[in-house]
Amino acid sequence: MGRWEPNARGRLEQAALELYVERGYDETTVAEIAKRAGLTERTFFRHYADKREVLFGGAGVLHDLFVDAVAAAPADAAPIDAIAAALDAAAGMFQDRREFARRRQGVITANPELQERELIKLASLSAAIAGALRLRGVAEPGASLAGEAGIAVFKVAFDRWINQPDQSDQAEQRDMAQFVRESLAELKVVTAGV
Amino acid sequence: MGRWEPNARGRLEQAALELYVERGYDETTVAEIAKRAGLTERTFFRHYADKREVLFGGAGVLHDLFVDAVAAAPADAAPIDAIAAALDAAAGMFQDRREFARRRQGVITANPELQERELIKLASLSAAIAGALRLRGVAEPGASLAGEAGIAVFKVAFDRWINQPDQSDQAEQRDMAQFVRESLAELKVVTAGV
DNA sequence: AGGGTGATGACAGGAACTGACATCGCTCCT
DNA sequence: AGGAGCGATGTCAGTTCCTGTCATCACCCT
Repeated sequence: MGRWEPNARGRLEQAALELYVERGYDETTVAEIAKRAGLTERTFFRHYADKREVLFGGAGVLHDLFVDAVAAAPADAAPIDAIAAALDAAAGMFQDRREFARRRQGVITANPELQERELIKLASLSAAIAGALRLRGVAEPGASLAGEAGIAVFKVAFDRWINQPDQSDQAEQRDMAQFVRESLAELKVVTAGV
Repeated sequence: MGRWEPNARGRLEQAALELYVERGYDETTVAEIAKRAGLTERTFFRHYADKREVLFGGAGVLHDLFVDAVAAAPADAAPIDAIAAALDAAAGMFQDRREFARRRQGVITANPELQERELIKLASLSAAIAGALRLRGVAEPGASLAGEAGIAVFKVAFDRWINQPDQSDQAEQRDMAQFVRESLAELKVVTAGV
Protein backbone atom coordinates (compact mmCIF):
# COMPACT_ATOMS: atom_id res chain seq x y z
CA MET A 1 0.00 0.00 0.00
CA GLY A 2 2.25 2.78 -1.22
CA ARG A 3 1.13 6.18 -2.35
CA TRP A 4 -1.66 6.56 -4.82
CA GLU A 5 -4.27 4.35 -3.25
CA PRO A 6 -7.49 5.95 -4.48
CA ASN A 7 -10.03 7.84 -2.35
CA ALA A 8 -7.75 9.24 0.31
CA ARG A 9 -10.48 11.51 1.65
CA GLY A 10 -12.93 8.66 2.03
CA ARG A 11 -10.36 6.57 3.88
CA LEU A 12 -9.56 9.46 6.20
CA GLU A 13 -13.22 10.10 6.98
CA GLN A 14 -13.90 6.46 7.71
CA ALA A 15 -10.77 6.00 9.82
CA ALA A 16 -11.57 9.15 11.78
CA LEU A 17 -15.16 8.17 12.53
CA GLU A 18 -14.08 4.68 13.57
CA LEU A 19 -11.43 6.00 15.93
CA TYR A 20 -13.66 8.73 17.36
CA VAL A 21 -16.26 6.05 18.12
CA GLU A 22 -13.78 3.50 19.47
CA ARG A 23 -11.75 5.68 21.80
CA GLY A 24 -13.28 9.14 21.77
CA TYR A 25 -12.40 12.33 19.93
CA ASP A 26 -9.97 13.73 22.50
CA GLU A 27 -8.11 10.48 22.87
CA THR A 28 -7.64 10.13 19.12
CA THR A 29 -4.60 11.66 17.50
CA VAL A 30 -4.45 12.92 13.93
CA ALA A 31 -1.37 10.78 13.38
CA GLU A 32 -3.43 7.71 14.32
CA ILE A 33 -6.18 8.61 11.88
CA ALA A 34 -3.66 9.11 9.11
CA LYS A 35 -1.91 5.86 9.92
CA ARG A 36 -5.14 3.86 9.79
CA ALA A 37 -5.89 5.46 6.42
CA GLY A 38 -2.40 4.58 5.19
CA LEU A 39 -1.28 8.20 5.04
CA THR A 40 0.76 10.66 7.07
CA GLU A 41 -0.35 13.38 9.45
CA ARG A 42 0.76 16.09 7.01
CA THR A 43 -1.45 14.65 4.28
CA PHE A 44 -4.43 14.65 6.61
CA PHE A 45 -4.06 18.41 6.97
CA ARG A 46 -3.90 18.80 3.20
CA HIS A 47 -7.36 17.24 2.92
CA TYR A 48 -8.96 18.74 6.03
CA ALA A 49 -8.27 22.08 7.63
CA ASP A 50 -8.32 20.59 11.10
CA LYS A 51 -9.11 17.56 13.21
CA ARG A 52 -12.81 18.46 13.38
CA GLU A 53 -13.48 19.08 9.72
CA VAL A 54 -13.01 15.44 8.76
CA LEU A 55 -16.45 14.70 10.23
CA PHE A 56 -18.15 17.29 8.04
CA GLY A 57 -17.18 16.27 4.54
CA GLY A 58 -20.83 15.96 3.54
CA ALA A 59 -21.79 19.51 4.50
CA GLY A 60 -21.43 20.74 0.93
CA VAL A 61 -24.09 18.48 -0.54
CA LEU A 62 -26.55 19.42 2.19
CA HIS A 63 -25.84 23.07 1.43
CA ASP A 64 -26.57 22.61 -2.26
CA LEU A 65 -29.65 20.58 -1.51
CA PHE A 66 -31.13 23.34 0.62
CA VAL A 67 -30.28 26.11 -1.79
CA ASP A 68 -31.56 24.21 -4.83
CA ALA A 69 -34.79 23.20 -3.12
CA VAL A 70 -35.55 26.75 -2.01
CA ALA A 71 -34.78 28.06 -5.48
CA ALA A 72 -36.91 25.35 -7.10
CA ALA A 73 -40.04 26.15 -5.11
CA PRO A 74 -42.92 27.72 -7.06
CA ALA A 75 -42.46 31.45 -7.53
CA ASP A 76 -45.64 32.22 -5.61
CA ALA A 77 -44.82 29.96 -2.68
CA ALA A 78 -44.45 31.68 0.69
CA PRO A 79 -40.97 31.60 2.30
CA ILE A 80 -42.10 29.07 4.88
CA ASP A 81 -43.35 26.76 2.13
CA ALA A 82 -40.12 26.99 0.16
CA ILE A 83 -38.32 26.06 3.35
CA ALA A 84 -40.71 23.20 3.99
CA ALA A 85 -39.84 21.81 0.56
CA ALA A 86 -36.13 22.06 1.34
CA LEU A 87 -36.61 20.30 4.66
CA ASP A 88 -38.47 17.49 2.94
CA ALA A 89 -35.62 17.11 0.48
CA ALA A 90 -33.12 17.01 3.35
CA ALA A 91 -35.18 14.38 5.14
CA GLY A 92 -35.10 12.29 1.98
CA MET A 93 -31.35 12.52 1.79
CA PHE A 94 -30.97 10.97 5.23
CA GLN A 95 -33.59 8.31 4.52
CA ASP A 96 -31.27 5.28 4.39
CA ARG A 97 -28.45 6.69 6.47
CA ARG A 98 -29.95 6.64 9.96
CA GLU A 99 -27.40 4.29 11.47
CA PHE A 100 -24.51 6.27 10.06
CA ALA A 101 -26.08 9.54 11.19
CA ARG A 102 -26.60 8.07 14.64
CA ARG A 103 -23.01 6.99 15.09
CA ARG A 104 -21.69 10.29 13.79
CA GLN A 105 -24.08 12.33 15.93
CA GLY A 106 -23.09 10.36 18.99
CA VAL A 107 -19.50 11.44 18.50
CA ILE A 108 -20.48 15.06 17.99
CA THR A 109 -22.78 15.16 20.99
CA ALA A 110 -19.99 13.83 23.18
CA ASN A 111 -17.61 16.67 22.34
CA PRO A 112 -18.07 20.45 22.59
CA GLU A 113 -15.48 21.26 19.92
CA LEU A 114 -17.41 19.15 17.46
CA GLN A 115 -20.69 20.73 18.51
CA GLU A 116 -19.19 24.12 17.76
CA ARG A 117 -18.18 23.00 14.31
CA GLU A 118 -21.63 21.58 13.67
CA LEU A 119 -23.24 24.82 14.79
CA ILE A 120 -21.20 26.92 12.38
CA LYS A 121 -22.10 24.54 9.56
CA LEU A 122 -25.76 24.97 10.43
CA ALA A 123 -25.32 28.73 10.63
CA SER A 124 -23.82 28.61 7.16
CA LEU A 125 -26.87 26.66 5.99
CA SER A 126 -29.13 29.26 7.55
CA ALA A 127 -27.30 32.03 5.74
CA ALA A 128 -27.51 30.10 2.47
CA ILE A 129 -31.26 29.69 2.87
CA ALA A 130 -31.58 33.39 3.59
CA GLY A 131 -29.62 34.15 0.44
CA ALA A 132 -31.80 31.86 -1.65
CA LEU A 133 -34.89 33.53 -0.23
CA ARG A 134 -33.54 36.97 -1.06
CA LEU A 135 -33.16 35.83 -4.65
CA ARG A 136 -36.87 35.08 -4.50
CA GLY A 137 -37.54 38.65 -3.47
CA VAL A 138 -37.85 38.16 0.27
CA ALA A 139 -36.58 41.23 2.11
CA GLU A 140 -34.50 41.42 5.26
CA PRO A 141 -34.86 40.76 8.09
CA GLY A 142 -37.49 38.27 6.96
CA ALA A 143 -35.07 36.21 4.89
CA SER A 144 -32.59 35.74 7.72
CA LEU A 145 -35.31 34.97 10.23
CA ALA A 146 -36.87 32.43 7.90
CA GLY A 147 -33.46 30.82 7.40
CA GLU A 148 -32.94 30.60 11.13
CA ALA A 149 -36.41 29.19 11.62
CA GLY A 150 -35.82 26.55 8.96
CA ILE A 151 -32.59 25.42 10.59
CA ALA A 152 -34.29 25.37 13.98
CA VAL A 153 -36.88 22.97 12.61
CA PHE A 154 -34.14 20.90 11.00
CA LYS A 155 -32.18 20.63 14.24
CA VAL A 156 -35.18 19.66 16.34
CA ALA A 157 -36.55 17.19 13.80
CA PHE A 158 -33.16 15.60 13.22
CA ASP A 159 -32.57 15.19 16.92
CA ARG A 160 -35.93 13.58 17.50
CA TRP A 161 -35.51 11.31 14.50
CA ILE A 162 -32.07 10.16 15.66
CA ASN A 163 -33.12 9.61 19.25
CA GLN A 164 -36.53 8.04 18.76
CA PRO A 165 -36.84 4.73 20.61
CA ASP A 166 -35.98 1.70 18.49
CA GLN A 167 -38.99 -0.30 17.43
CA SER A 168 -38.77 -4.04 17.22
CA ASP A 169 -41.01 -3.76 14.18
CA GLN A 170 -38.92 -1.97 11.61
CA ALA A 171 -42.01 -0.65 9.84
CA GLU A 172 -42.98 1.34 12.90
CA GLN A 173 -39.83 3.47 12.78
CA ARG A 174 -40.96 6.95 11.93
CA ASP A 175 -38.92 8.56 9.20
CA MET A 176 -37.40 12.01 9.38
CA ALA A 177 -40.01 13.61 7.13
CA GLN A 178 -42.65 12.97 9.77
CA PHE A 179 -40.61 14.72 12.43
CA VAL A 180 -39.99 17.60 10.06
CA ARG A 181 -43.71 18.13 9.48
CA GLU A 182 -44.50 17.78 13.16
CA SER A 183 -41.79 20.26 14.17
CA LEU A 184 -42.70 22.77 11.51
CA ALA A 185 -46.32 22.70 12.61
CA GLU A 186 -45.28 23.15 16.21
CA LEU A 187 -43.07 26.12 15.30
CA LYS A 188 -46.06 27.79 13.70
CA VAL A 189 -48.13 27.21 16.80
CA VAL A 190 -45.50 28.50 19.16
CA THR A 191 -44.65 31.64 17.22
CA ALA A 192 -48.25 32.57 16.52
CA GLY A 193 -48.90 33.77 20.05
CA VAL A 194 -52.30 33.57 21.64
CA MET B 1 3.39 45.12 40.20
CA GLY B 2 4.01 41.83 41.91
CA ARG B 3 1.47 39.12 42.44
CA TRP B 4 -1.85 39.89 43.99
CA GLU B 5 -2.91 42.85 41.89
CA PRO B 6 -6.71 42.65 42.13
CA ASN B 7 -9.10 41.72 39.32
CA ALA B 8 -6.92 39.38 37.31
CA ARG B 9 -9.85 38.26 35.17
CA GLY B 10 -10.83 41.79 34.29
CA ARG B 11 -7.28 42.65 33.30
CA LEU B 12 -7.04 39.54 31.15
CA GLU B 13 -10.33 40.28 29.39
CA GLN B 14 -9.37 43.86 28.68
CA ALA B 15 -5.86 42.98 27.50
CA ALA B 16 -7.24 40.25 25.25
CA LEU B 17 -9.85 42.47 23.62
CA GLU B 18 -7.30 45.22 23.07
CA LEU B 19 -4.82 42.89 21.44
CA TYR B 20 -7.45 41.12 19.36
CA VAL B 21 -8.54 44.50 18.05
CA GLU B 22 -5.03 45.85 17.53
CA ARG B 23 -3.44 42.93 15.71
CA GLY B 24 -6.10 40.32 15.16
CA TYR B 25 -7.01 37.16 17.05
CA ASP B 26 -4.72 34.80 15.16
CA GLU B 27 -1.72 37.09 15.45
CA THR B 28 -2.19 37.44 19.21
CA THR B 29 -0.50 34.96 21.48
CA VAL B 30 -1.78 33.95 24.89
CA ALA B 31 1.63 34.80 26.33
CA GLU B 32 1.21 38.36 25.04
CA ILE B 33 -2.21 38.73 26.62
CA ALA B 34 -0.91 37.46 29.94
CA LYS B 35 2.10 39.76 29.76
CA ARG B 36 -0.05 42.83 29.12
CA ALA B 37 -2.21 41.84 32.08
CA GLY B 38 0.88 41.44 34.23
CA LEU B 39 0.47 37.67 34.53
CA THR B 40 1.88 34.51 33.02
CA GLU B 41 0.47 32.26 30.32
CA ARG B 42 -0.18 29.52 32.83
CA THR B 43 -2.31 31.83 34.93
CA PHE B 44 -4.35 32.81 31.86
CA PHE B 45 -5.36 29.18 31.46
CA ARG B 46 -6.35 28.97 35.09
CA HIS B 47 -8.93 31.71 34.53
CA TYR B 48 -10.09 30.74 31.04
CA ALA B 49 -10.32 27.30 29.52
CA ASP B 50 -8.89 28.48 26.22
CA LYS B 51 -7.87 31.47 24.14
CA ARG B 52 -11.45 32.03 22.92
CA GLU B 53 -13.26 31.91 26.23
CA VAL B 54 -11.71 35.17 27.47
CA LEU B 55 -14.09 37.06 25.16
CA PHE B 56 -17.16 35.42 26.68
CA GLY B 57 -16.86 36.20 30.34
CA GLY B 58 -20.25 37.92 30.31
CA ALA B 59 -22.19 34.95 28.97
CA GLY B 60 -23.30 33.88 32.42
CA VAL B 61 -25.20 37.05 33.26
CA LEU B 62 -27.00 36.95 29.90
CA HIS B 63 -27.94 33.36 30.63
CA ASP B 64 -29.43 34.26 34.01
CA LEU B 65 -31.18 37.26 32.56
CA PHE B 66 -32.95 35.14 29.96
CA VAL B 67 -33.90 32.39 32.38
CA ASP B 68 -35.14 34.79 35.05
CA ALA B 69 -37.17 36.85 32.59
CA VAL B 70 -38.86 33.79 31.13
CA ALA B 71 -39.61 32.48 34.59
CA ALA B 72 -40.92 35.86 35.72
CA ALA B 73 -43.47 36.20 32.92
CA PRO B 74 -47.14 35.93 33.95
CA ALA B 75 -48.24 32.33 34.31
CA ASP B 76 -50.85 32.71 31.59
CA ALA B 77 -48.47 34.35 29.09
CA ALA B 78 -47.91 32.44 25.86
CA PRO B 79 -44.34 31.13 25.26
CA ILE B 80 -43.70 33.75 22.62
CA ASP B 81 -44.68 36.50 25.04
CA ALA B 82 -42.43 35.18 27.79
CA ILE B 83 -39.62 35.18 25.26
CA ALA B 84 -40.48 38.70 24.15
CA ALA B 85 -40.12 39.84 27.74
CA ALA B 86 -36.72 38.15 27.99
CA LEU B 87 -35.58 39.80 24.77
CA ASP B 88 -36.63 43.18 26.06
CA ALA B 89 -34.62 42.60 29.21
CA ALA B 90 -31.61 41.60 27.14
CA ALA B 91 -31.94 44.70 25.00
CA GLY B 92 -31.95 46.80 28.14
CA MET B 93 -28.76 45.17 29.34
CA PHE B 94 -26.91 46.26 26.21
CA GLN B 95 -28.42 49.74 26.36
CA ASP B 96 -25.28 51.67 27.25
CA ARG B 97 -22.73 49.22 25.91
CA ARG B 98 -23.09 49.64 22.17
CA GLU B 99 -19.53 50.75 21.53
CA PHE B 100 -18.11 47.90 23.56
CA ALA B 101 -20.42 45.42 21.88
CA ARG B 102 -19.40 46.77 18.51
CA ARG B 103 -15.68 46.36 19.10
CA ARG B 104 -16.12 42.92 20.54
CA GLN B 105 -18.43 41.79 17.75
CA GLY B 106 -15.98 43.09 15.16
CA VAL B 107 -13.33 40.76 16.55
CA ILE B 108 -15.71 37.81 16.60
CA THR B 109 -16.98 38.41 13.08
CA ALA B 110 -13.41 38.45 11.80
CA ASN B 111 -12.62 34.99 13.10
CA PRO B 112 -14.38 31.65 12.56
CA GLU B 113 -13.11 30.09 15.77
CA LEU B 114 -14.68 32.91 17.73
CA GLN B 115 -17.91 32.63 15.75
CA GLU B 116 -18.05 28.97 16.70
CA ARG B 117 -17.67 29.82 20.35
CA GLU B 118 -20.36 32.46 20.10
CA LEU B 119 -22.70 30.02 18.42
CA ILE B 120 -22.35 27.44 21.16
CA LYS B 121 -23.01 30.13 23.76
CA LEU B 122 -26.18 31.08 21.91
CA ALA B 123 -27.15 27.42 21.63
CA SER B 124 -26.70 27.16 25.37
CA LEU B 125 -28.99 30.17 25.79
CA SER B 126 -31.55 28.53 23.54
CA ALA B 127 -31.46 25.38 25.62
CA ALA B 128 -31.81 27.43 28.81
CA ILE B 129 -34.88 29.20 27.43
CA ALA B 130 -36.36 25.85 26.45
CA GLY B 131 -35.75 24.59 29.98
CA ALA B 132 -37.39 27.62 31.51
CA LEU B 133 -40.38 27.18 29.23
CA ARG B 134 -40.70 23.53 30.19
CA LEU B 135 -40.90 24.63 33.80
CA ARG B 136 -43.86 26.73 32.71
CA GLY B 137 -45.52 23.62 31.35
CA VAL B 138 -44.60 23.97 27.69
CA ALA B 139 -44.14 20.56 26.10
CA GLU B 140 -41.49 19.42 23.61
CA PRO B 141 -40.82 20.01 20.82
CA GLY B 142 -42.52 23.37 21.33
CA ALA B 143 -40.18 24.48 24.11
CA SER B 144 -37.03 23.83 22.08
CA LEU B 145 -38.46 25.44 18.97
CA ALA B 146 -39.52 28.50 20.92
CA GLY B 147 -36.04 28.72 22.43
CA GLU B 148 -34.47 28.53 18.98
CA ALA B 149 -36.88 31.12 17.66
CA GLY B 150 -36.08 33.48 20.51
CA ILE B 151 -32.36 33.21 19.88
CA ALA B 152 -32.92 33.73 16.15
CA VAL B 153 -34.68 36.99 16.90
CA PHE B 154 -31.92 37.97 19.29
CA LYS B 155 -29.21 37.28 16.72
CA VAL B 156 -30.91 39.22 13.94
CA ALA B 157 -31.89 42.15 16.15
CA PHE B 158 -28.45 42.37 17.71
CA ASP B 159 -26.76 42.31 14.33
CA ARG B 160 -28.97 45.04 12.95
CA TRP B 161 -28.56 47.14 16.07
CA ILE B 162 -24.77 46.84 15.93
CA ASN B 163 -24.52 47.53 12.22
CA GLN B 164 -27.07 50.30 11.87
CA PRO B 165 -25.59 53.38 10.18
CA ASP B 166 -24.27 55.96 12.60
CA GLN B 167 -26.49 59.00 12.90
CA SER B 168 -24.94 62.39 13.35
CA ASP B 169 -27.85 63.12 15.63
CA GLN B 170 -27.35 60.85 18.60
CA ALA B 171 -31.05 60.90 19.37
CA GLU B 172 -31.84 59.24 16.06
CA GLN B 173 -29.87 56.11 16.95
CA ARG B 174 -32.44 53.37 17.28
CA ASP B 175 -31.98 51.26 20.38
CA MET B 176 -31.89 47.49 20.44
CA ALA B 177 -35.39 47.12 21.82
CA GLN B 178 -36.79 48.57 18.61
CA PHE B 179 -34.92 46.04 16.51
CA VAL B 180 -36.10 43.28 18.79
CA ARG B 181 -39.73 44.22 18.34
CA GLU B 182 -39.33 44.64 14.60
CA SER B 183 -37.59 41.26 14.23
CA LEU B 184 -40.06 39.44 16.42
CA ALA B 185 -42.95 40.80 14.40
CA GLU B 186 -41.23 39.79 11.19
CA LEU B 187 -40.64 36.28 12.49
CA LYS B 188 -44.34 35.94 13.15
CA VAL B 189 -45.13 37.08 9.63
CA VAL B 190 -42.65 34.79 7.99
CA THR B 191 -43.60 31.65 9.93
CA ALA B 192 -47.33 32.21 9.59
CA GLY B 193 -47.43 31.13 5.96
CA VAL B 194 -49.93 32.55 3.51
C1' DA C 1 4.97 33.65 65.16
C1' DG C 2 3.46 29.91 62.65
C1' DG C 3 0.54 27.10 59.90
C1' DG C 4 -3.15 26.87 56.43
C1' DT C 5 -5.09 28.29 52.00
C1' DG C 6 -5.63 29.97 47.55
C1' DA C 7 -3.54 32.28 43.67
C1' DT C 8 0.52 32.56 40.98
C1' DG C 9 5.08 31.24 38.78
C1' DA C 10 8.34 27.99 36.60
C1' DC C 11 9.14 24.12 33.89
C1' DA C 12 8.45 20.15 30.96
C1' DG C 13 5.87 18.03 27.48
C1' DG C 14 2.12 16.43 24.17
C1' DA C 15 -0.67 17.43 20.32
C1' DA C 16 -2.49 20.53 16.70
C1' DC C 17 -1.24 22.90 12.93
C1' DT C 18 2.06 25.28 9.27
C1' DG C 19 5.86 26.22 6.02
C1' DA C 20 9.48 24.57 3.08
C1' DC C 21 11.37 21.28 0.31
C1' DA C 22 12.04 16.56 -1.56
C1' DT C 23 9.93 12.57 -3.77
C1' DC C 24 6.83 9.82 -6.23
C1' DG C 25 3.35 8.28 -9.78
C1' DC C 26 0.69 9.59 -13.60
C1' DT C 27 -0.12 12.03 -18.11
C1' DC C 28 0.97 14.38 -22.03
C1' DC C 29 3.96 15.87 -25.65
C1' DT C 30 7.35 15.07 -29.05
C1' DA D 1 10.40 5.55 -25.80
C1' DG D 2 11.82 9.25 -23.18
C1' DG D 3 11.49 13.29 -20.80
C1' DA D 4 8.85 17.41 -19.00
C1' DG D 5 5.20 18.80 -16.27
C1' DC D 6 2.10 18.34 -12.44
C1' DG D 7 -0.48 17.01 -8.60
C1' DA D 8 -0.45 14.22 -4.48
C1' DT D 9 2.34 12.55 -0.87
C1' DG D 10 6.36 12.24 2.47
C1' DT D 11 9.83 14.38 5.62
C1' DC D 12 11.33 17.63 8.81
C1' DA D 13 11.53 21.68 11.65
C1' DG D 14 9.13 24.98 14.18
C1' DT D 15 5.31 27.67 16.62
C1' DT D 16 1.42 27.84 19.50
C1' DC D 17 -2.14 25.99 22.37
C1' DC D 18 -2.97 23.66 26.36
C1' DT D 19 -1.95 20.49 30.53
C1' DG D 20 0.34 18.33 34.58
C1' DT D 21 3.35 19.01 38.38
C1' DC D 22 5.61 21.21 41.87
C1' DA D 23 7.48 25.35 44.10
C1' DT D 24 6.55 29.96 45.79
C1' DC D 25 4.20 33.83 47.43
C1' DA D 26 0.63 36.83 49.86
C1' DC D 27 -2.90 36.85 53.03
C1' DC D 28 -5.70 35.13 57.04
C1' DC D 29 -6.52 32.86 61.34
C1' DT D 30 -5.24 31.50 65.77
